[in-house]
Amino acid sequence: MTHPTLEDVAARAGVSRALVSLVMRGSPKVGKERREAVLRAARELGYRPNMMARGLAAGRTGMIGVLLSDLHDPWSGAVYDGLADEAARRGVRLLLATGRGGPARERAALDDLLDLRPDGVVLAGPRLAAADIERAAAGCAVSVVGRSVRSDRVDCVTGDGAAAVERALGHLADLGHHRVACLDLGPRPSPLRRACPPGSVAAHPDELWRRPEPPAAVLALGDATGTAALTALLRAGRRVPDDVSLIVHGDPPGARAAGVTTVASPPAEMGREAAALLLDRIGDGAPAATRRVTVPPVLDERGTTR
Amino acid sequence: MTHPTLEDVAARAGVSRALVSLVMRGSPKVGKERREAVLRAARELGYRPNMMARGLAAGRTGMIGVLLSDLHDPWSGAVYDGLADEAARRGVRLLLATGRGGPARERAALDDLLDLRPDGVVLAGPRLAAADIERAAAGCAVSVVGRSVRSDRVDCVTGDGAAAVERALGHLADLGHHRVACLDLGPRPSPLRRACPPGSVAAHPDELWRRPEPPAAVLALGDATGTAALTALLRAGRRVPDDVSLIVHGDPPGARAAGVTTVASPPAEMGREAAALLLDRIGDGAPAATRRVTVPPVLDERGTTR
DNA sequence: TTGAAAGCGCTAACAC
DNA sequence: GTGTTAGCGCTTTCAA
Repeated sequence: MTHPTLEDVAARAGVSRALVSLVMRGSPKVGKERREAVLRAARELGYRPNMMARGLAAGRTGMIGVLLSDLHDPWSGAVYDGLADEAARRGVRLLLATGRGGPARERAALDDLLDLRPDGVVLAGPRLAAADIERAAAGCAVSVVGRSVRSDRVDCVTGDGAAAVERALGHLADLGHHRVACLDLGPRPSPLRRACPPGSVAAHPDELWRRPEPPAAVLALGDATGTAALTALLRAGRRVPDDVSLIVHGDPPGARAAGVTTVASPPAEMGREAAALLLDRIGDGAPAATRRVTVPPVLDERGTTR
Repeated sequence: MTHPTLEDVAARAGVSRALVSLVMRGSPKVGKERREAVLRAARELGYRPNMMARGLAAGRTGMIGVLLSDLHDPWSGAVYDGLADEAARRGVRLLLATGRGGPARERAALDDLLDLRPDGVVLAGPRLAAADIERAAAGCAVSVVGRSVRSDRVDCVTGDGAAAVERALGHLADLGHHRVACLDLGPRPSPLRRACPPGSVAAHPDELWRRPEPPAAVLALGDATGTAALTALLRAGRRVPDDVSLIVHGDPPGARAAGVTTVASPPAEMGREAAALLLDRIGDGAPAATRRVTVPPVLDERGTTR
């Protein structure tokens, strides 16, 4: 029920603790003989270094914290994928935490995360107050994904919603569709509305049919709106894409499987970028200037546009 | 850029470190005067205890690890919600990790998690080898959700797929539907197939229409199958539920919003239960006998059945 | 009640 | 190359 320690390994291999420590961290200045003896002893004992002890002693933990504002949001999940890729590539571990609701809970989650003293944190789509982000940045490196934070100590990686809308409308125009409606079914108005042509936005599927000229194409602003839009169109007896084309901004679950055309800044890319920025900043002792990266949108043409 | 320590607080409050430690852990045996002085100093300094140091010294971390086999699976997310609720209620922190693919990566994630020395771990839908689970159980308390593990040292919380299928078919029978098809579109055959009436299972939506008597109701086995089934039915021009009723086993994203009738053992409930089992076992010094809990299915009647 | 002292498991100088 | 020595920030006896 208890874990073997460095000392157990040292005893078994007949060497000093420090030597074992060196071997465990892959130091080159250990004789081949002894190195192998140590590794064998460690293996036989099932030894695994205690990260807490290591972190305490080293002053760095080799871990970066990740705060996902909402675990259930596929966007967060995709950001996490990107982060995990980059982290694995660079040999650092991830410490995951989630917001679970309002800013208050998210703040609590962030505090809990910081109590573990990660070398840095990535905030994915945080709903935190700017002051909380700033406070975190005072303690360790911080980079933010999916929200632009005005601060001279945090890196930011953002998408480009306006460009995505433009890209979608351009694509639809290329297909010959000029009567485009933008659907926004969320509880709160999407910020993307501002990028849509004036008068094109509808807040309920029924509005679409009430128009003098029903739209030839629909741009759904967001995942939830996207799925709702598709079923609403089908239920209303419109064939997709024969009667009406559909592009969804975002990447709703099953979009690939259902063959839905989507447009968005790829979240995994954003996550990768955020991890890279953070690790660069942690790596160099030099406190490099903060950077801001914008990830351009990508249009995935699938079966709902023609 | 550096965090204040217990010692800083002690110095500022003019007391010893040990006293501060007692106050931080809410010990009752500290005078009111000094307690307040300590708390004030801590607040002014923005002090937060270092969990690594605390864990090292105390031998317990007050954290339980959670391994989600797949972050993107809504089921995992719901299990996590239940876990988080129960953990918050009992004042323990969660350490989240994810599988990201095959058993190998999941095993690596588990090892990384264990390196942080949590007091226990919950494995949600693990695809790990039984031996890996057993190995983990040798080091700390383990409870498993969504998979039955034969072991005398891990607790298990499972759903009941057969009961769910039975419940769904019963409900459809009550509605007068006896020609029921079970749809299973997954890459691998669902284990639920065995609970379905012989000959009722179809592996492709088109099979449904080729039958001599098209089904009056469809039971979709799983989230992905569920969403696919709904769009397939609508695309085929069937009205739901007028022409055909639909029940989905699971809880696909947007099922509530889209008004889809579902049946499943509620994952949040399973998570809560798993956390409770684990914390009970950690709490008592007494190594209680392992327990197995089965969570009964719940049918959520919404708009796709009639 | 309060304080002093001894670690928890490990790393990082520093000498040998 | 290898062993020795101090801590990292905290909890926990044990005295006072």
